[in-house]
Amino acid sequence: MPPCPRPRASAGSWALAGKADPVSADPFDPAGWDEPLPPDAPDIPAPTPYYLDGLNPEQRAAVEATDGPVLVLAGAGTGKTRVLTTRIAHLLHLGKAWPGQILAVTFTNKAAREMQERVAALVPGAAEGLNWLGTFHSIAARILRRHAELVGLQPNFTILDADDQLRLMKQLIAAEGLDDKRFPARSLAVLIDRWKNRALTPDRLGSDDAHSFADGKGKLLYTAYQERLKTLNAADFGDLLLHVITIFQQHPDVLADWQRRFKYILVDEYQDTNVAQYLWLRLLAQRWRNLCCVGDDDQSIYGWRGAEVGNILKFESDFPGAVVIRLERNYRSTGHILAAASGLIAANEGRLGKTLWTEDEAGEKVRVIGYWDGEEEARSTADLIEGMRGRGRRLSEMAILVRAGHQTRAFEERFVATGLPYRVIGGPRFYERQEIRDALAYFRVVVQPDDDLAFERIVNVPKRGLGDATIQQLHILARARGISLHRAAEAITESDELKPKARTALRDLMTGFARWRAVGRDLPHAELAETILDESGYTAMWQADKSAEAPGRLDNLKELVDALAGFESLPAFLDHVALVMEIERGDAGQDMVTLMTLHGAKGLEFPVVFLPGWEEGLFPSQRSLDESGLAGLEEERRLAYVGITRARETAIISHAANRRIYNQWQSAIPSRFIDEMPRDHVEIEAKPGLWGANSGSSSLGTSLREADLFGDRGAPGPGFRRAAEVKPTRALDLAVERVTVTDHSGDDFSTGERVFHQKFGYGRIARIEGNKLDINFDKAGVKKVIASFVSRA
DNA sequence: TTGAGGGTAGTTTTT
DNA sequence: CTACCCTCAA
Repeated sequence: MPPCPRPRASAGSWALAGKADPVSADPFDPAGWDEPLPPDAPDIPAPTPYYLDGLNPEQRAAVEATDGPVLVLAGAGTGKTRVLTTRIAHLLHLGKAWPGQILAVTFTNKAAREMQERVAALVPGAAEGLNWLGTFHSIAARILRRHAELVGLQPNFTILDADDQLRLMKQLIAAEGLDDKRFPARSLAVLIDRWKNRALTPDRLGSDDAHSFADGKGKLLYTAYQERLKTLNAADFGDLLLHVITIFQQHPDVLADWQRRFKYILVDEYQDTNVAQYLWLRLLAQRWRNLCCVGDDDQSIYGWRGAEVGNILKFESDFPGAVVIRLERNYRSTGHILAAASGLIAANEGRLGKTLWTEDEAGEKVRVIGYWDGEEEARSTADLIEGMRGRGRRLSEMAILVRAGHQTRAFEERFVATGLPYRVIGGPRFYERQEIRDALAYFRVVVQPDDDLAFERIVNVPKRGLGDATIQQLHILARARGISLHRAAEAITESDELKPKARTALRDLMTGFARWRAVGRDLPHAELAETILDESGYTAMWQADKSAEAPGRLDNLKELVDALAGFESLPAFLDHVALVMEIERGDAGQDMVTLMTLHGAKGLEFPVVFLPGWEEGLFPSQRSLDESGLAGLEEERRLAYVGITRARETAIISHAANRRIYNQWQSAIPSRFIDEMPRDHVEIEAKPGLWGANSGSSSLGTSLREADLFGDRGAPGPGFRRAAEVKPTRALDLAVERVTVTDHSGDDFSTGERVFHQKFGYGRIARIEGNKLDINFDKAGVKKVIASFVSRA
């Protein structure tokens, strides 16, 4: 029996082997596998361990409730990560488990890294042994590599990226003779992904699901897709979890081993788990039932990609006897910000319910500013930023959080014009870039010649005159003989089935691959990578490219080779890339304003947060409302909640009355979320002449919304440039703010003028009658509308 | 086989 | 209005 592990004393023995390389080495660590369990330790001496100091009572309870199912409902900014990491430290300190017996799962690599670092800081020496701290996918991949043969894969299976998947599905749709306009591969990918999120293998599809897509071909295509993956010795992201579930369900002995190993399980962001992840966890947790899930139902914003808020809502019934602990003391935001956010989220139904509070001062109220248009919003926001900068704020303390990525453009334009340093987070990630994918495909073919998808990707990149016709021939031969494209290519160059030109080109490529493979045995892999890119003509292709992006792409390729040097081997690197789609980049040190989406901001905080674009249709997004109704609205509201709670001291919400979308001017009313914030914590900044001035009034909000919808019926609803005599607002008592705007009568227009109407689109004025216009719409025919509902086209 | 032009859609994103 | 994807013609 080993002694109870204690922090410093036995630190060395905690570390099992270092992180195993999942590709080239056995991901299992035999040393830790059959290790005798340390005794449960009721006899640990009582003094408060140092790491518990400074926890509040709830946090401490969450840390100390080590055994049995625990749900920690951690509101925004309540110290969730601290609880998780301290809990790990506590488990180790009490000798309840060895590091290798703790399974800690997160969604993102970033979260995993942070947890690892913080545990390391808390308990020096222990973190290296935490071999099972990682993302759902990376951990599932490691388990799957161990048992791959049980689902018909080899342990060295490739993990497909979204590109590969799409290409594969395109082929399948074409093979079925389906019209890819009506049934795009993208839709199929979404559908299959959704099934996998719900842990539905093709045989488990309900009849509804099976008949979906292309006249009931859903199930057929799904089955075919899975078959293809098996032939390719590949798994997509969904498979990583799903295959493990299948293995666990079909092989109780395998499951039992893993259950025995993971004595304590911790889950971060539990509200984001999907059905597959839930099943996976439940299977693993069954034996010891020591499952601790941390999450916040109010921050569930990934429903659209399969997350089931239901998982967190029904935790108590899923795990009877579960302890539920609420972390409600917020350490991040000032009082007004917290109250505004809390009031807003209270409009949601079906919450577990938390009441955040803070001992911090009330601070500034949440500001709401209405603008005339998006341009003014950008200009004025830039001015506000400059103002704060002048008062000593650093730019890195400020963030602009938008609903949709394209909203950053207006701000970027303004910032470029005024020379304000900014950084946009998000957008295409490093490993998603075309040139990186291409380069990786070359490496993949060198490492695994049978990787057909990689082969297909680069066989004609750069252009070698190997087009569709040649590839088709390869496919036919490969299928006939049951061999890979690579082997088929080797064979076909021996024959005279190809035209001489194609044959020579293909043979050159194939000898290249053979050579790189041979050279790779003694060349350091970074040099090998460079050789491949040079000799294949790939680098030359971009050097010859005169487009503006080409130099950047060459830089990226250099960066790729640099990154690669840090890895043990090419295969190890490829596996890392598949699971970790990011690359460390160091622009963090500079003082810049951050621009990103609300989704991207989850988990972050900034002293100053700008929340632009709070308009109906944009936020909440019309699309969410159309697609998911009330559930969609509530998720949007949670997103708004996430946005406000990112702010520590200052939150500035804004909305614009007019916005150019696809180069068409559209007017919109302030977001209902503005009305929903409790008035005592919000400060509306009115600009005369703008109905934005009236936001906060639910009565006005409603009438505007109706007017917007029924603008054609001549109801006396205010349009965006119409006179509006506004009643005192219910929510905000803004009676002072009564606005009178110039009446927009017909005389502003003349007959024959091109105009635009929100509902009927473009048209030409046929007749003017006071403030009513007869308009001949391009699509809707002749209508009589009120002048205030049209604008010049 | 390749480039140019037409048709079409157009949130959020991790792994 | 783009940007992208696919089809068509050279």
